[in-house]
Amino acid sequence: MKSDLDLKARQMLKSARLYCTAGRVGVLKALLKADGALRQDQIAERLGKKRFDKVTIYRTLDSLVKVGLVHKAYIEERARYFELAHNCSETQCHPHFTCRNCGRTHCLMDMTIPGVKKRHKGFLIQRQQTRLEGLCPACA
Amino acid sequence: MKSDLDLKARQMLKSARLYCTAGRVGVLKALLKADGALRQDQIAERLGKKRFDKVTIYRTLDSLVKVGLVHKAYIEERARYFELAHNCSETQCHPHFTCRNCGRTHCLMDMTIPGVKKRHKGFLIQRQQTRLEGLCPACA
DNA sequence: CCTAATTTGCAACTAAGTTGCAAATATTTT
DNA sequence: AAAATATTTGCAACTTAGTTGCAAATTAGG
Ligand SMILES: [Mn+2]
Ligand SMILES: [Mn+2]
Ligand SMILES: [Zn+2]
Ligand SMILES: [Zn+2]
Repeated sequence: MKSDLDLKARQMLKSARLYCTAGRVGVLKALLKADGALRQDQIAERLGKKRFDKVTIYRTLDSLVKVGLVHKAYIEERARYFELAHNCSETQCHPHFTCRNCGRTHCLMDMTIPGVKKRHKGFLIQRQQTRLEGLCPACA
Repeated sequence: MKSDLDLKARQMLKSARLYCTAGRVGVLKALLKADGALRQDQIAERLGKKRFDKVTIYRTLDSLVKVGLVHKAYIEERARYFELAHNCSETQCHPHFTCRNCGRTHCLMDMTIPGVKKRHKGFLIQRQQTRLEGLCPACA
């Protein structure tokens, strides 16, 4: 079963020079299919049959983050969210919008965020992430 | 001991129509004195003599957030950070910069972030928060 | 295949944050 | 000022996200 997605995931791992293991392929595929950021438990759930220890999933996410394939999303929840970096530019991620009424979070892929300058009083800025809050279309 | 700070804190609580209790005054004073965002344990520590239960501090923070005196800061850590809202505009908070090398986080109070539009495809945007990542002056 | 490097699962642990409830305290009313 | 009411507090028990160390399993590469 070498699906298209499967090959893509393996490809991504290979070019990031990461060991190509079942767990990593699975996690990556889950993130590729997802339409937003996921928590470790959501990823585990989507791996279905092929169960992996949560420690493995966390470590897998760490390695994916380290090579830049995945980003942590800054969503206010107790748990951490991860998503693919492929919808973000090198220095800027798409914003996440959280509704004050229903609590749902949306990825605003198509919103353009004005970038800040790369340098500010000695700070070298390498990534900019934006969190938005307000009312979603359903609640506004 | 009605310090200046003390009066200010009481004043803030009163105008937010919150019960003016020792805990709230203390937490508020801690945040007023702080130069950045604090976690509950850091606040507890700064309350020193007057010990409060952590549950109380969390609930106090919740009430302060609800009335808008305090904001949650979006800093990647296992714990939640809180800071006064008084350095933020109604719709935008100052950015937090986290160094990829030393891990320290700085409040960039003087950095101007271009604001996004108030509406985007049905989303009503009421607050914008920015997280920056890169190298701090010491590590650059 | 064989070897070395890396990843994985397990089990035990740490610690942040939550909940319910009775006692304490703050505000309002009489 | 005292009583009545509304709100906050502490405690203790709990939930659950995330971490750590280590031995066993898996991968890459010759
Ligand atoms: Mn997203
Ligand atoms: Mn700040
Ligand atoms: Zn909503
Ligand atoms: Zn630094």
